[in-house]
Amino acid sequence: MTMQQTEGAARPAGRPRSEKAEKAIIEAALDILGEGSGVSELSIEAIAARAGVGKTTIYRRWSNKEDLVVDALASLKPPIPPLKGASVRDDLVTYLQVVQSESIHVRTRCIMNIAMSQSDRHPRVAERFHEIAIKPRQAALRAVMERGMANGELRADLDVEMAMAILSGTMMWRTKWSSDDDLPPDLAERIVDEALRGFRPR
Amino acid sequence: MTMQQTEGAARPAGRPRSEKAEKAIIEAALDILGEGSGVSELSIEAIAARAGVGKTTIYRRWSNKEDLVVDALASLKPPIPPLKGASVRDDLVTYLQVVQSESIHVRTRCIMNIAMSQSDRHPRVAERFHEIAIKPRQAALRAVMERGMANGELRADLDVEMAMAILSGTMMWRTKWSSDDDLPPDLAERIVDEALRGFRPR
DNA sequence: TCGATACGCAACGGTCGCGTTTCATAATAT
DNA sequence: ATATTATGAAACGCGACCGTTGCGTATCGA
Repeated sequence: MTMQQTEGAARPAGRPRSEKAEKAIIEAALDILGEGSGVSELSIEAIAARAGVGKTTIYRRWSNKEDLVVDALASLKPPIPPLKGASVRDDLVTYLQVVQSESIHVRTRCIMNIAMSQSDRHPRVAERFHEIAIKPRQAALRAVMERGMANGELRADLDVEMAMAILSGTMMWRTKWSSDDDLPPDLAERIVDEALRGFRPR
Repeated sequence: MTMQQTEGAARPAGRPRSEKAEKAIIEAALDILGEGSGVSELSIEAIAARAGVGKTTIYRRWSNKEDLVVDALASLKPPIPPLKGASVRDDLVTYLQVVQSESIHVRTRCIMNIAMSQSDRHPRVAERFHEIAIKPRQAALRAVMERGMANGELRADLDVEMAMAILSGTMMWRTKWSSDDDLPPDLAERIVDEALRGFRPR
């Protein structure tokens, strides 16, 4: 067998699909979603136009919008902040600061909105988002908490699930219902300090 | 002047507008929103059809969709739970239980979603919702907290804004990301007890 | 070179909702 | 009675997208 085959699957004959087009499509989709469109308002034609691509090229890859959006969300790399500070408090502050700074970017904000509000109508999309964006962060957060419980910075009987919900939920609540600029500049620290008051031993 | 006039404004000649139709329209709009449609997916035709009403009847009263939705939201009466329990803890638990029970109803849930996610695209709608549904609740909650600070159940230097965000945000976070049935049955109590640990004096 | 496949583009017929108009009918004031 | 306004129904022309098809061109393997 003389055929050299770098990959396992046999390359099909003909012109290969353009990877560039694929990127452009996904980027365009995220871009439009980031402007506040819901999933159902997101039109294939708009994506094609913005990506500089024919509709055919889209339909050849995804049979429906949801699949496209799912893949688009999957392409988002979760920027996990490195959490190896001196103390639990430092790590938590760092974490919440990252969360807050992300919530200011319109694009992040809109995509977050989509995930939160369209979980009923587009469960697969919401599930994917949860997998991509929420879970890894929660895992990092959980690691911090458990480290704290191990070294005595936090109560040994702390309900970690609850503690994480307090931190994330409080930040979300405040960033949701306040305009970005009338939030206290030290919001993250204040949340952490207030929460830690109940998390510390005794 | 023989004209009897119950109201100040002179009743215009001709057939009066049907109050029943108006109610039906608003109810239909809320109904559709409660099924998960966003504001932009909400179509006048669908509202008219469900309300059993001609489109004319809608356009005669509202010149655009947003106005209609704003009025529809305004018609929602905020069911303020009476909070005059024996203790701050009791009141907070009652409050959060109400919040949770509401978050289970699909309709409430969807309308909440709309308010939260479409604040960029439909600011007037979001603002109205905040006025109708959030503010009164927050006021009731604030009253409880201040009562607690006055009688010593809570720290005198408690950051009330932060404390309220902790309670509401935590409940929202947990009800958002969990399916309704794998939440602990005593969720409200657990949130309150965890939070109060940091709210109590010393 | 040749067959196969992908590309961007334009056009297709079809659906949906828009906001407006027309119509016959109903409800009210004088 | 008559004038006036509202009502539900239907139809209008318009534009946005749908998902598909055909076109000429580009890019691959054989």
